[in-house]
Amino acid sequence: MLSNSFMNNVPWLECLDPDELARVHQELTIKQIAKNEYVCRKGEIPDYWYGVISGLIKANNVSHGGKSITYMAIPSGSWFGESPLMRKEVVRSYDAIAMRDSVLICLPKETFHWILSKNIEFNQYIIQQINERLFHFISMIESERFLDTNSRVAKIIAGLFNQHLYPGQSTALKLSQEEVGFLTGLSRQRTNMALKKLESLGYIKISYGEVEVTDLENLRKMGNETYE
DNA sequence: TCATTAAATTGTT
DNA sequence: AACAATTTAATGA
Repeated sequence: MLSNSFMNNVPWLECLDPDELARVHQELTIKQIAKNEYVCRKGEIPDYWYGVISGLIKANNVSHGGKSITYMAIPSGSWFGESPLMRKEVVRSYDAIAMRDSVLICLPKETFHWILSKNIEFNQYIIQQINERLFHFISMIESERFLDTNSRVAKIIAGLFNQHLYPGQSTALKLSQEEVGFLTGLSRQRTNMALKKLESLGYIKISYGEVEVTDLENLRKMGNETYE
């Protein structure tokens, strides 16, 4: 039933003992989400931990005035929603929306908590994941205060190559310039200028609906320095 | 395989 | 934000 090539590349499965593995395989379900549809919504009680098999998801919120912010992009290969699951008494604080037609794999919260209650390796994996997210969001605040616009775009793009959160990410990101703008909190125009700057530095190559990273090391470096 | 059309993305003001 | 230009994807001969 389950896509084998995908299941062979789920890092946390290696933490499980045979019992746990059997239950996980039995209880995982597949969910297809069309582009622009909700995976789950703000205010709901979270029920699953989600893995992205294919497509692209965003964590997003909308203000009363209709303004929208995108907290993060969640590409294929990554798992999300552990934080809402672990804040048991609280409802979900963001919408998860498909940016493309997407296929998800869903682990029921009971199973998630069952493994969490008995498996130390799995705990370590989850702690690391939450810590990576913490680092990501601190970085976002930091870059808003410290970095110039071009460097912020560099940091956002480099951040998509976090090995733990986004394992096996290909260097060619299927993201439009508008979508990069949502992630950075910039207009499409300003994003376009920043991307061209990064391309002229030789860090990325831009093409239709795609950003290809050619020099990740310098891209990261740029996102960690201050230019004025 | 090629031409036509629609949809998505990018460029410009 | 609106409009134009460009690129890709889908359709059908």
